[in-house]
Amino acid sequence: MYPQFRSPCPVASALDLVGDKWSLVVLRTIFAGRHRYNELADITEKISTNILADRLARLEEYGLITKRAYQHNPERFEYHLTERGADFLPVLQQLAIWAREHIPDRWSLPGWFAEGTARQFYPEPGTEGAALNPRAG
Amino acid sequence: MYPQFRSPCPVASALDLVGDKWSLVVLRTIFAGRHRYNELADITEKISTNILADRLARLEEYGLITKRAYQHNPERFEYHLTERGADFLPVLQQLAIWAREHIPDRWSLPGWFAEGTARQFYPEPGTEGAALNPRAG
DNA sequence: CCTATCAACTTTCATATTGCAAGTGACTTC
DNA sequence: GAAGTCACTTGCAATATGAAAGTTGATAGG
Repeated sequence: MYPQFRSPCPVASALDLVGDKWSLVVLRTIFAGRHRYNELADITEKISTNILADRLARLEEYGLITKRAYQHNPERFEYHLTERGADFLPVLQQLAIWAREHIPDRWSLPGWFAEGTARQFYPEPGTEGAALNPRAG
Repeated sequence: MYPQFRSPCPVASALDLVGDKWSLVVLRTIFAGRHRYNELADITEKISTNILADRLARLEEYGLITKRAYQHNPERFEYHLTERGADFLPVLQQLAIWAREHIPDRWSLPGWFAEGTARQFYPEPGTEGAALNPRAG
């Protein structure tokens, strides 16, 4: 499930999972309510599809997201955050706060992101968590 | 000073600066009180020296650290956090909290890291901020 | 039927980044 | 003056990333 870690340092280990150019951008996009492959591919940052497919597979392997079919014939999939993935929200929030403070002309942070909590993005197993989607209203 | 950004998204932009395998590990090491090249090279994660030199140059270019001589003949340098770099502490703290919760057998977080504030790691210009070094006691 | 389209990838190949090892130059110590 | 230390730099192989085109399974239209 996990790769070989460089060391037992928590910071280095987290980066062994998501410390590349695209993983956290993909995660951000899922937080933003985009769950299907084409929605994840069609972002302003222009990720190429081989990279997207690879990152989705890795994030799933590391337990940050789940892949589940939402229809059959043909099978189509949606990618959702696990609890483990939703718990990444504070990391993204702090990254965004840093960037807003120190890089000029960045987008402002939407309320659902700035004030959101991890729990809001992780539908409890067996419930209709999607009804509580904080990006909907 | 800054590279070309993929988009104005704060998360993506922050990753354009430090979204690689080593930048945040180098920053972590400086937070831990190691300021000289050989101290930064001699870490458990085994960074190679060309990568270290390149990351130090980039972190300096992006204004996260400063390089200053602490002696002449031969000239030797120390790398210190700027305010901008010290402000990365919450990002590292959240990354570490995530890793401690979700990856087994990681190092526990030292108090100076877990309870530290950015201000403690950025010596005010013209003062002896090093006297307040939170890792000293 | 035949062509077209869409979704979700996969493949190919060129370019960029990373990693290892060895080398360099200024100075210090034996 | 030979050897060692420090702070890099260079060369080159291995790995990762990026752009574009191809593939597969299905529905839709003429």
